[in-house]
Amino acid sequence: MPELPEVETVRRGLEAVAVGRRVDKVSVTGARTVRRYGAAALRKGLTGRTFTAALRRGKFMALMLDDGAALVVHLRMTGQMIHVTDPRRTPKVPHTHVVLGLDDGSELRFVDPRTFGEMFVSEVPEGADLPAELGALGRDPVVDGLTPKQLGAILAGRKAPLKSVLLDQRLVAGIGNIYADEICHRARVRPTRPAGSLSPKEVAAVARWTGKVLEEAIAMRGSTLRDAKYVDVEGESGGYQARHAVYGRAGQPCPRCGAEVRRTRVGGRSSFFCANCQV
DNA sequence: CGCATATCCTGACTGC
DNA sequence: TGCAGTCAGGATATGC
Repeated sequence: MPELPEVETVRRGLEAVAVGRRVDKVSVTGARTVRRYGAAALRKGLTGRTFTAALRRGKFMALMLDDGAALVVHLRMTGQMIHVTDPRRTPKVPHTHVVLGLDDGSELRFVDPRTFGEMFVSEVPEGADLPAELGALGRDPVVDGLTPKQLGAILAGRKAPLKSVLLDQRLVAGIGNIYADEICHRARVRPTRPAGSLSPKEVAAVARWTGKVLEEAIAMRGSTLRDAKYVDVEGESGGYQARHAVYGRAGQPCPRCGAEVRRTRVGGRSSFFCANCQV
């Protein structure tokens, strides 16, 4: 599922193929994808505009436009942004909801079977760097950094499980179910621990591993699970799934200590941890 | 207020 | 083999 490393990989791909390109044609066939402001607003906001930059905050991408607005894209569970260099010879796959025709003859196709993803155009307020819809997001550990002190302030006094706090996009932006489990494992802390109960050392470990795990996953172009729902703009899978220590590995040995990885539920989400080396 | 749970949706998988 | 049932989860609305 696209989390920060996968979205960052897509962002880099879009930076390479879309920045400097003008949108000549906007075709919307999936109303749910543009549910926030509608198809007409998307067409109006994009047609004739040129992409000037590709930004990311958390799991949101913002493709900046030359009139001061931005195309905001969220892939949610199953969204894909596919760059097609030869549209006439590339059939549209099922669940293609939005197609942007670019001035070099290529297309950006938004594909999303479960239609949780969305796209919309929004103004960037004076003095801000991103549209207002992204304003409630917390720190992005890669863009903004996340020091032990900052994480400590976020966790302090909270009784909710550590993992639930890591997943709350208003507190920390970009971590999803997979990386939350991997970060907790590297930091040797159970995802079920009340967030406020971590020692300063544990907080520091979580902060440090948050950065390291996300950077490592970006370097490997993200994680593609068996359902292959995450691919980059070229349609290529990521490689970080080979490094997963606990996620999806219930019953298999912990790579660090050999004990059996267990599965539980935290905040309604499937969660994996090693009961031997995570305290 | 803080935390938990239901909801949206399709496809892959499970088990009878 | 086939098919009904379960599960997957990001963000948001709603409930306790």
